[in-house]
Amino acid sequence: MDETSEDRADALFHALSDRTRRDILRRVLSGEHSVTALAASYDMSFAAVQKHVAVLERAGLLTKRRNGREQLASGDVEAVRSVASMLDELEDVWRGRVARIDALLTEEN
Amino acid sequence: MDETSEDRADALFHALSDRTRRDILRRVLSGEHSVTALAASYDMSFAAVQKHVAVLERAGLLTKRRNGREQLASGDVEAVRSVASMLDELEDVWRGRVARIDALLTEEN
DNA sequence: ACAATATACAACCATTTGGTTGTATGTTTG
DNA sequence: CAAACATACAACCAAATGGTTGTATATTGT
Repeated sequence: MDETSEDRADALFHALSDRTRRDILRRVLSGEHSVTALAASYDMSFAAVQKHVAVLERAGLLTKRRNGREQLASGDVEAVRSVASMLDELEDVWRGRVARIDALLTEEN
Repeated sequence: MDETSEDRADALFHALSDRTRRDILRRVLSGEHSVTALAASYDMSFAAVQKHVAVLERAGLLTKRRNGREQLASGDVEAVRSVASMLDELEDVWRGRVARIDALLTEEN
């Protein structure tokens, strides 16, 4: 429940809350793509796609690497896993609830 | 890649992108709480908390049950798991990339 | 050197978000 | 029945979001 880890969670879930960004993330997880190549896939301006890429980058979901005049974006699977582990923690909270209910039911009385 | 499933993903990730909502979700996953009980935990108006609960409810992350004049909120762990499985699909995309790289490296040449 | 390409970013705009206060409605309790 | 309690929701506001166009900068290729 760190303050910065909540900031990080905010950024990660926010980045994932837009379908265009999720689609971009799928593409860059499957392989490197330049920003221009990504932009060609969507019915919006280059600048809009570039901003989506920047949101994903700030959240740590992708990294960029320069190659000549291109900027090649690549998805970071570790960041995806870190989101999954946040959800696992939520499931653990729920399991605790079930365990307490079980304890009540099996209690002698 | 259904249209309504993308809407659902938007709603789920958006609901999770706010720290107050994630905290509320933790509480209601651990057990039933009335909206008033939840509101007492946060330094904001009752109406603000009630709206956060409504966002979580619309996303399907919690359900409410009437008990007299109270509305008892309970977290839905299945919705949490459905988000986790979306992330698993993203990991699968990444695994496909790795598999292709491996195939290239082990290729005869 | 120049034109074309790839990217970044500022300024702007409409809509959404996260908060507020106030009001209405249903439920319990004295 | 009246007072208190629990909830819902409308109206409002400032800030953030997701889009646009335009401009600046760096890297190619001829």
